Amino acid sequence: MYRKTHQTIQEWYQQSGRLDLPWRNTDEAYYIYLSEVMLQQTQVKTVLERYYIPFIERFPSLKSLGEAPLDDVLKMWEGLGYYNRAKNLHKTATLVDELPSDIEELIKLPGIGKNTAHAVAAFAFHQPVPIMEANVKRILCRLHQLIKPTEKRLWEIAYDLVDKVNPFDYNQAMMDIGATICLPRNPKCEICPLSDICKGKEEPERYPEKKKRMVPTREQNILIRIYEDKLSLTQREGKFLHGLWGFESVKIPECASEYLGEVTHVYTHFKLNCKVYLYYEHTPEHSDYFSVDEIQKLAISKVDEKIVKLFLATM
DNA sequence: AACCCGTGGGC
DNA sequence: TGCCCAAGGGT
Repeated sequence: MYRKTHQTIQEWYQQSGRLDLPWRNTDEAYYIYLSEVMLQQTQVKTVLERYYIPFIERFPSLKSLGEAPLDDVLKMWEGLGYYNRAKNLHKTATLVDELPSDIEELIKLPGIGKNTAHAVAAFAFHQPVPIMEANVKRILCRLHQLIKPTEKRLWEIAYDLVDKVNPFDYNQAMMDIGATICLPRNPKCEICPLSDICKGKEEPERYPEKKKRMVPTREQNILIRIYEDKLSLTQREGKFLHGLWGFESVKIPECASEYLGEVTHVYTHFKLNCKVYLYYEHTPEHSDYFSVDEIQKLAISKVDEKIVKLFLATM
C-alpha cells in the first residue's frame, strides 16, 4: 500500500527537504524533545534563529535543566510565548532522568500531548508512527477533501498513510511539503509529490475550513510604583504569562499618579490597551523593586517590555 | 468540542 | 494596515 507514494516522498525529501535543521541531525532525545516543544505553535525560523542553540548551550542536558531554577528557564524562554511550555519542560526534567520511548509513557509527561509524543517516538526513537501537526493536518484534509474532520478521522488516515519503513524521513518530509508546497494559501499543487493521490488539488483552499477569530479589546490601567529610583514588579501567578515578572494592573490609578502614555499589544484572543501611570512611593509596599538594569535580568513579557520603554522615553 | 494560552512572520 | 497562521497542550 502506498509503496509508490512513499518512494516519491522519500525522493522529494532528499532533493528538496530541509535536511540541515539541527534537530534532524542529532540522536539526543532531549534535543529532539526540546525542539518539538519550542516548535509548538511557533515558526521554525523563530526557534532556529533565536532560541534553540542558546537554550541548549545554557541547559545542555535534561539533568542540567531539571536542576536549574524555573526563573532561569523562563529567562531563556523570554519572548517565545506560551510560557506554560517552559514550566512543563522544566517540570518534566525534574520528573525523569531519561525520556521514555513509549508513546503511552511520553504522553503522561506534562507538556507532551498526543502529537509531541508521536513526534518524539518517531524522531528520537525511530518508531513507525505518524505525527499530526499543522502541516500534516492540512495535507491530509486536502488529500481526502475534508473540510472539518474529527481528530479520530485524521489519525486513522495518518496511520494508514505512514511509511513504516522510513518513518523518520517520511514525517519530516510531510512537514516540509506542508511548509513549502501545501501552503494555506496559493499551494503549489503543480510541483507537489502527493498530487497523484490528492483528491483536493482542484480546490485546495476549500480544505480544511478556515478558523474565524474574535479579537475583543480589553482596557487596563498599569501602575508603575517607584521607590528610590527603583520600579515595582511582581511575578505573575495565573495561567496568563505564568512565572513572568510584570507591572501591576489596577482598576483605578492613585490620584497622585502621573499619566505617562498608552501601550497596546495584540494577543491571539484579545487586544490589550494599557494606560500607564507613574506613582512615587513614600514607603516601600510589599512588592519587589528593581532598577532598569536589574529588570533586564528578569523574564518579562512583551507588554511589560513596551511599558519599560515608554517609561525610559518619558524620563 | 471549544476556549485559553504569546509572539512574530508574511502577505 | 489588518489579518491569518505557526512542528499544540491543558482544561
